[in-house]
Amino acid sequence: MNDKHIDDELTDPLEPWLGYRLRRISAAAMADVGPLLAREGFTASLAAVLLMIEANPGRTQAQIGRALAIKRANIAPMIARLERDELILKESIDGRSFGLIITARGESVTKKLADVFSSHDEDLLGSLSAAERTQLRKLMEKVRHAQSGRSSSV
Amino acid sequence: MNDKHIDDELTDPLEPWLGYRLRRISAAAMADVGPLLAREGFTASLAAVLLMIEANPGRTQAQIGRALAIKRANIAPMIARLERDELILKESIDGRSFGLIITARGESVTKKLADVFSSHDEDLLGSLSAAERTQLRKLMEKVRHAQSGRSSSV
DNA sequence: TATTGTTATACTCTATAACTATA
DNA sequence: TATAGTTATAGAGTATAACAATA
Repeated sequence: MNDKHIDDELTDPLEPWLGYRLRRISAAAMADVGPLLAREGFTASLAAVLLMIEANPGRTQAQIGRALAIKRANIAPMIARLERDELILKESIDGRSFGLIITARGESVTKKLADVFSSHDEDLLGSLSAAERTQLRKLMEKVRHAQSGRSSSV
Repeated sequence: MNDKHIDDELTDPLEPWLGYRLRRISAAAMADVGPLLAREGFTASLAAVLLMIEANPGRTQAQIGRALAIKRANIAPMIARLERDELILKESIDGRSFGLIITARGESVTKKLADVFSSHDEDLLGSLSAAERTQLRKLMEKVRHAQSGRSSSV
């Protein structure tokens, strides 16, 4: 159940496909950051939601969800959880929607989460020079914008 | 239930973190390629397993799994499914393990799956010049190798 | 003792459908 | 009619634990 055997060196037919490499690198990155966030009682998605609320006070959960490509049906329980823990509160906008505001407690949690993301990103990019980081960021922005033309959730 | 409303333009506090951008781009890419693979009766993971077997005949499922960062417990039902559909077959290595071999039918499916990955990759990278693609590939290799030092699953 | 294959199980993330209430 | 919020549910993907059989 440990799978830390040393062997193999298989040929990788998926290597030419950047989409798959993206998936693998992203999955490994999330596997790394997951336990760090879990120590704060968060998952990556929930952390993203809280950070997004903190940066955009007064928005509705539907707006936050759209910005993060999280469906209304899926963000609802996250918002409930954040409100239950008194990290955010709801201000009535009209009869059917609420503006989401971060609380003081939410602010302090936000700082911890941001630290986790920052230090993990430093690990992830540790082998890259400043110029390379800029390059990578620029290339990923290009890919992202190409995606947003066609894809449902970017 | 459609969430195609046009609005917002929120500020994105997650933008500086490459790890998170990676996650979003990867998720959108998989959302794009998923339906194409589904038409062939595959998911991205299952397709990766079959392609890996095709490229590395005679390896055990544990070896294939390690190469793809898929746990033994999770690859077992995939192998069973591929064998049931006669896309692969098992050759006994010793009393406890099998070498996996692709069948003729598996070969023809492999070609279709490779086409799906290739054409999707072309979409994903459509906005990038040849030089930019090379750059991106090189940068991602660097990140990947930095990961494999620390991460559990790369 | 360690590894292989397997089953059971749980959690996260994502997706659709259906519902109420409000714009 | 369209949108907001909610609940129920299902399918992937990934994780651990435990087991029998074999190295």
